[in-house]
Amino acid sequence: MYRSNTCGELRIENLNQRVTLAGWVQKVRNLGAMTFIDIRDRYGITQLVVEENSSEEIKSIATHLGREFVIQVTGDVIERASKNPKMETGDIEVVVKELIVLNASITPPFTIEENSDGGDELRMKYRYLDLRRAPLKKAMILRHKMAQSIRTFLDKEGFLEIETPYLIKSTPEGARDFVVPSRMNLGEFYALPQSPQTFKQLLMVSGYDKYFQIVRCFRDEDLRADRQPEFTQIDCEMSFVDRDDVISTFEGMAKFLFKETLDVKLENTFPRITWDDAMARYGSDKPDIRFGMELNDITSEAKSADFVVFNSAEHIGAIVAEGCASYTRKQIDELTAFVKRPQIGATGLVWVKFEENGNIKSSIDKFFTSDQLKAWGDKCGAKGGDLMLITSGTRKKVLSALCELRLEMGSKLGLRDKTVFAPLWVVDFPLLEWDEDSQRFFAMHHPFTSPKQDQLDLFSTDPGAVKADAYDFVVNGVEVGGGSIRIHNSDLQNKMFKVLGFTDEEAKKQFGFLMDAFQYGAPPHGGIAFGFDRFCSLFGGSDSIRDYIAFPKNNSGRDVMIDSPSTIADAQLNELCLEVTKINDKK
RNA sequence: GGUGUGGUAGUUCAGCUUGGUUAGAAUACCUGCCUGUCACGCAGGGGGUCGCGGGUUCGAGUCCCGUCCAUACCGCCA
Repeated sequence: MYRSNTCGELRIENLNQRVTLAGWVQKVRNLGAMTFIDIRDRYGITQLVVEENSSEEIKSIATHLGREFVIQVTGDVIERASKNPKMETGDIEVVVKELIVLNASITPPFTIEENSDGGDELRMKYRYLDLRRAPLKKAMILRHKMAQSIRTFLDKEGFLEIETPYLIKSTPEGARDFVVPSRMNLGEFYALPQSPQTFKQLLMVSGYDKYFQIVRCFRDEDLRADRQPEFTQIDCEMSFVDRDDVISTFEGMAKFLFKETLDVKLENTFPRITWDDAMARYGSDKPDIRFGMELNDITSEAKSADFVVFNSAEHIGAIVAEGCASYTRKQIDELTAFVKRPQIGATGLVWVKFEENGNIKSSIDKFFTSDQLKAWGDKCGAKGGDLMLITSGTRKKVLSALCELRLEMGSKLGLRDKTVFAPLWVVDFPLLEWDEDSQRFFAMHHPFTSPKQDQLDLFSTDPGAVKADAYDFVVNGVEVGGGSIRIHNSDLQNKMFKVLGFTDEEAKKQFGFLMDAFQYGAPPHGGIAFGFDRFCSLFGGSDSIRDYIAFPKNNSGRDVMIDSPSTIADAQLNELCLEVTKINDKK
């Protein structure tokens, strides 16, 4: 028996028990005659004490322990002379009677404590050491609990977890595929799934009317703090459902998750807003509605006067920051610089201060009267003490700049509390997006998304104007999930492929299996997929999903711990009849 | 593909604006002392290819050019 107890469980109730613990040495504090040792495992930290009357052997071992040595210790639980209220086990300590070094450790490259002294890069290289730290441990436990809750809920709702293949077929639509050469079919390649989309639809054809899977997906695109090349989806699909059925089922799941893992009760029905409204009111299809400060359109009001910047603009928008009329020149200059960053690309920022005493000051005093400015302020709901920020340009630019500015102001004003959760559904997305470069439509969601039922006629005449029966689940400005009602009619699906510019041959080659299946009685169906990693980071209060993945990749898609990707042996290449060329050209 | 930021002891950083003695601090590590520590304390010690390459200069960690790596964002991510 290596241990009788874990390092996190002993309390005052265990007084006088003889226990055996095993774990890692976190810290040794040698005070001369006596030595304290902090021993750590997954469950916590317990203090060991080697007293003056201990054997010379134990004293010698104790004073020669290094950080991260694995030890086994047997001793008696006693009440501490000086307790430590900061530790869960701080009322007791274990008097060492036997001490064995199970394995030594070389000195780790960074401290393995609550707050490590190591940088991100180094901790990523030694991820197995970083994972010993409490914050990472907490993240792994949260992720586990969430996965358990999801399975509990969906099982209770009658969903079946069914696995789908990882070695599938490449398709040119959507993200770049990761590709795997086939030895038995030389010159041919599998692709790793970007999502199990077509398989879950086939499962609906097969009659498994409630399916889910917590499944790894792969996309060969550039990474971000919230984007990894391999990531995990909660992938779900249901038959004989309309949009509201899907939304209410998964609203239930979200509420269950919040309650079970965070003990957050969300009583009310989540708000639903249309994509059009989300864009107009927040400038974003994933609005953070923890706070107001909505966008206003003052184009018609502000365009009139003799101010060339405004009267030549397509769109003029404004937000009102409550109580910010006292902002200094310097603070406003910072905001201006913020929206003028190349990533946002606004040409400038106009400000109007509505002071408490009724005075109105503005950067455009010369061009507009106080009455005019007051009228804009009234339209936007500005009161005394508020600051109005205005920008102009194309509608798209104005909305995205004000969206970023709104979020920035929200953060500055402390309106984005990580412990407050504001979920909502964004519905009625456009079905298609026009791409200027290739002069064709792309599916905004994916090519299997159904147009809204009442717009099927419009789909034939003006496809660009059609809204999709698609929905996103958004929490605190993070797109956590998205889905749609699918096309289940092969005629409509063929029409869709045509609108997307597929020839019959291309459609058949890429999705023939799905089209074939649809001829054998495909039920009406729809579903949703959640980004599990994002869900976890949202719950954990972090902006980076890397903290919630045990072994993540870095910004360049590398695993710096195992040093992948890597070249492969010539023998492997030969077996696959592959030759690596053009690499120097590319580099 | 683009923009910003960073790369100096094991680690986290200062030094760079204004080039000039032996490149510092904290922490970690090693040695000694210490009976109530828990960020233990005290004394001492070892530890540097200043990312890499080139240039300017009498002289480069510091200035210039290139490059690599890391990171955040934009493009991209149906």
